[in-house]
Amino acid sequence: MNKDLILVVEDDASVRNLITTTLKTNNYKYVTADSGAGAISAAATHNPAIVLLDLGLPDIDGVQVINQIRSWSSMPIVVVSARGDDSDKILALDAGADDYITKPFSVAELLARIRVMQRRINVSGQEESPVFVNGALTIDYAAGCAYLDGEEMRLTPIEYKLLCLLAHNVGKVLTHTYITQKVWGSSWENDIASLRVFMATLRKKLENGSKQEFIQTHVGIGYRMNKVD
Amino acid sequence: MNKDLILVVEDDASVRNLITTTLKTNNYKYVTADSGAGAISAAATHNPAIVLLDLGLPDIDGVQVINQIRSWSSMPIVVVSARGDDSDKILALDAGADDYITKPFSVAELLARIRVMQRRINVSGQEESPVFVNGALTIDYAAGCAYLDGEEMRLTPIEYKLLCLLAHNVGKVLTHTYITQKVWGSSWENDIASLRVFMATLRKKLENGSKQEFIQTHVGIGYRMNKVD
DNA sequence: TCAAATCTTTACACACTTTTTAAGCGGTAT
DNA sequence: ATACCGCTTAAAAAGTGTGTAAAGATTTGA
Repeated sequence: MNKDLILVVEDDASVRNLITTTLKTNNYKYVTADSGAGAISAAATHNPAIVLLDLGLPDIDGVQVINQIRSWSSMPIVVVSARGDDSDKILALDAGADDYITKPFSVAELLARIRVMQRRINVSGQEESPVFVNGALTIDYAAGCAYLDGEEMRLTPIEYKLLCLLAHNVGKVLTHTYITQKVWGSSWENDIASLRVFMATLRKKLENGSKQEFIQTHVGIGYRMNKVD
Repeated sequence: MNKDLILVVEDDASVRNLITTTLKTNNYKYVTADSGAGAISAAATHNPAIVLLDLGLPDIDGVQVINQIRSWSSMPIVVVSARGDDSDKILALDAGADDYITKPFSVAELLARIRVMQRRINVSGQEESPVFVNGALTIDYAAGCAYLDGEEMRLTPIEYKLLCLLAHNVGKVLTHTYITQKVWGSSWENDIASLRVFMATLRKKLENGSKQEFIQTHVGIGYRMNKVD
């Protein structure tokens, strides 16, 4: 799903312009469609976060567009229509639209209602905290800390960054310069001395008596975290 | 959560009657409240599926009611208000309302918008609790106060906000800027100094002799509330 | 209007983190 | 052997972020 992308479906060029310029000035990305068929294919290919849908399209009726999209997606659909009758609203809402604004509409209100939809996306789309496990080592990225045999490790910021970097690339050898670039941002030759020191302390903190070899040196190249157990 | 229960908040008896009879004839269960305070406690005790909220209440402003409820629940809130200004709508929607209908409204449309909310509930459907418990600490979001070992804590508004923010993210590290953004709205570098001071006072108020470490510092990153006991 | 409470700012000491430096170790090639 | 090179490790030095107290500013409530 394209988190910031909004699909604008509107056949009237002037209204479409109003909406798109509004979106642009508020830092939204958007794609447009000016027909029902175009709307459906755009929704499928671009997978937008939100659809702004005019009901009065030249080819298909807007309600059918809603039905089509709802057959495979629950993406938020906000109807923006000139039809203000109750029956139109109810038809669209019951077809699966999430909101209904009648023209002429306030730009500020449209933006507010878009924010409502965005909020909804963020709430529902929460994934559980990603956790990395390798032998006795566990990293809880959301909690921002690492555990060794269940005990929380006391790591300094750089140590933690380093550990995460290695963990993200288990089994791969990371060159000195790659590591320093990722951890320090800019890489200048001399940070390699520091890197060595940090590796030493990390190793010390990781050696849990269980003598698991988490970090392996590759002479002249860099370091690697082994997949253990 | 009471799947079919709707909380109707409205101080005008005639409007309230209109809504409740409409709900009754459409086989919804409902409870009513005629004040902001009543609305908040009813929301907490009955845990309704949907809230229909009038903004013009005798005691508290409706937007504050939204804020209160949102401090612990994401239950759908549909504002039903006589205030039709853009600014009112935007304020309410940004505070956390999910929809906004202006009086006089069409009964059929109200029902349709309720159905939209119901559809949403079936999709997401995760339970929330109006009280948070972590070791000796208890927060009653509906009442807006915190207890330590059963004793009510004397917290200033910002301290309370901070504590709620941490509680909502137990076990997760929150960055300085995230916290300042959530608590102060706009985040500018210098608020971090204030943040430190508040953290200090919060910690002092939380240290119950029982030396539970609720708040943990993550150097260079931010803070985290630990799950204790 | 004043007093009390709350919030912000400032300054400083201190603990912790990071970098630097240097000594020791173990390979490898000359 | 010996000289070299890169790696580890320890310890000192430099640098930073954090906690705390106290004073100043702002808001709240009588």
